[in-house]
Amino acid sequence: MTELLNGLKRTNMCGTLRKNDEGREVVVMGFVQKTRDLGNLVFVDLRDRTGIVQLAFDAGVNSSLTDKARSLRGEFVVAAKGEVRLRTGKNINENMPTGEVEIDVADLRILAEAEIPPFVISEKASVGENLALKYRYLELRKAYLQNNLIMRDKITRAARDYLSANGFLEIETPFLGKSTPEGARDYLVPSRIKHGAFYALPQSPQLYKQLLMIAGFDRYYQIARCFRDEDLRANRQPEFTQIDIEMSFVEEDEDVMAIAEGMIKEVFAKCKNITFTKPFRRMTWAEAMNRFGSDKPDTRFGLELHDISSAVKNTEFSVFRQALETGSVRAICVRGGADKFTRKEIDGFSDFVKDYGAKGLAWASKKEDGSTTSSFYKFLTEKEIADIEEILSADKGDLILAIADKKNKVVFDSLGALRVHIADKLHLYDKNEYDILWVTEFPLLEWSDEDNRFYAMHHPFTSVNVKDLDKIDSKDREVLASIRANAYDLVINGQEAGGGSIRIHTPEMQRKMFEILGMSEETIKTRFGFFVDAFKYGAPPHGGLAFGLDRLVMLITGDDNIKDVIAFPKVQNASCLMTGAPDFVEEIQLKELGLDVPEEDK
RNA sequence: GGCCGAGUGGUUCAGUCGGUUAGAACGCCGGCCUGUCACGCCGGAGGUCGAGGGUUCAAGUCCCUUCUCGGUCGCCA
Repeated sequence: MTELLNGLKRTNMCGTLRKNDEGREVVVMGFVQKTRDLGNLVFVDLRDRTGIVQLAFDAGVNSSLTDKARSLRGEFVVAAKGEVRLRTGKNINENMPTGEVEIDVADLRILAEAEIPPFVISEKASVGENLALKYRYLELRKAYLQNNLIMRDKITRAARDYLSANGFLEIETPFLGKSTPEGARDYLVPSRIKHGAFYALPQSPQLYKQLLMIAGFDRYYQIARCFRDEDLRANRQPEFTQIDIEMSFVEEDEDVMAIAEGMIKEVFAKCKNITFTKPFRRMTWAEAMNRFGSDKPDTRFGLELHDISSAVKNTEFSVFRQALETGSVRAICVRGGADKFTRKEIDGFSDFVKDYGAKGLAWASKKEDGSTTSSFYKFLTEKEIADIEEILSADKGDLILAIADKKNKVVFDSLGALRVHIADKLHLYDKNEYDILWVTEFPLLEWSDEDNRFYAMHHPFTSVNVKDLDKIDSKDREVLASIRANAYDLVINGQEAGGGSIRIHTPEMQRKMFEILGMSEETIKTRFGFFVDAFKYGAPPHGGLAFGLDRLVMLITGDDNIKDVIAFPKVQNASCLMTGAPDFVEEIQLKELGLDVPEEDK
């Protein structure tokens, strides 16, 4: 039987009571975590989002109240009024923050009863992800998720405070927008008024924020929900949140990076109590690729890539020779790695890199005893081997892993991923350490063999680095591919935390960019006409960036799954196990939208 | 779309070479207990082994198909 609050007000949160609250009359409310019935004594652990406090009942003092406490089951919602009492001696529980006190309950009200939950709601009991997501509201009762969402709130507030203090205005932009099918697949929303037409949910507020600059809003930010209809990953959801920033009257990367860097430092200071005194390091994209095989290098450990092409440039070994025609041979040297991995594990690395398009993995294991086993030394001359080992500074005990491919992209992708994989296995870095750097001078364009055209590497509104302005009129594919952009990413522990650019702000340059991307006059007009037009009426030089809020929260909480930092996440097939979304709709809804009713429903 | 992994009481898992009535812990139900706090003790209920098909005297176990979920590659301007 449930009771009403009838004016009873909560005075304290469960997890906050301490011994200096002794003697206070308090009212706490929450969920029953556990009851311990000792006969005449009954203890109840009461939980709210701040933690757990023990309620105490004594049949010798009040037997009917103790009987009521005995009737409580897990997850009942109750209010308890009583006096905070000190625990003494062995009754103190040193494992919990409230362990020095308990509440001597005088009044207990059952506000809601609860069925037995489908799984035990406790940090100590594990539950499969399916079930936890189906009953997400129960899983969310657990402290780890509550703490993550509390941290998320703290992070967004720190960001808001910082940006607000620096003159940024938070402005909302539409969810229902126009599809611009460059980049990720759009989520589409059919129009009821204009049958056959669709809104697109924004992949990012990019166009709107630039238009806000043209409108004169100077400094804008938004905690913006973004939608991308692409497959999920452990760190990727179809809807996610960006801290989206744009500012006017800036021409240099520095201006935007300074604000962004300040914000990140503030977030880490307020939320993690970590102070970064030095400016974040800078590394060009080219350097990142060459040294780490990645545009988001994890620089907490070495295992750097080395180009060993020069050592084998005249080799008889056909695998290397063919690769060198258009690509390269690169290697990493795992110090002391020769005896850390079995032959089977090395074969495993070979399979690992195949996922990234590599044909195979060449390896050489230089044992401590001076002997060497290798998959490819037998094809090389002594001079070639010596040159390779010199480039790598390889010594006894080291393991050399090399990739050769006609496409440098394959070499970088596979070797870059392999170095991270090996660092994980060998625990080469401290998980509690944060290594932050800017990667700058990204290429402007990326050639697609498949579509036989250039795509914008960042997005088509990114400006050209002054150093390469003269190349923009070139017709040569190689020259165009070498153009650097005013684009930058902030990389934290090998994860892209955010990225942005200085934008194009003249209509001429924007038009030029669209042309390079192979868009016809007609395409430009229908897709981006409104945008190009806007630039005719005076666009301040501007730039900005966006941080992935979910990833930022993950980095700060230390979680490696994005679902742990989002209240109601979706699963791999982009569905919601709790609500069943996406789901079929009523025929009448489809008809109103002018959409065909599926055959099986007719 | 490709590859890898998982699916067994409510939950988390074990289940050997194919062979007795499919086990354990937690949870749940009943009883006892005045200082527990992952309370303890006694007793009890609870299973279409994801689904379908096949091989076999016999299948949780082997084979095929399929569904669901996770991870990953592709994809993510």
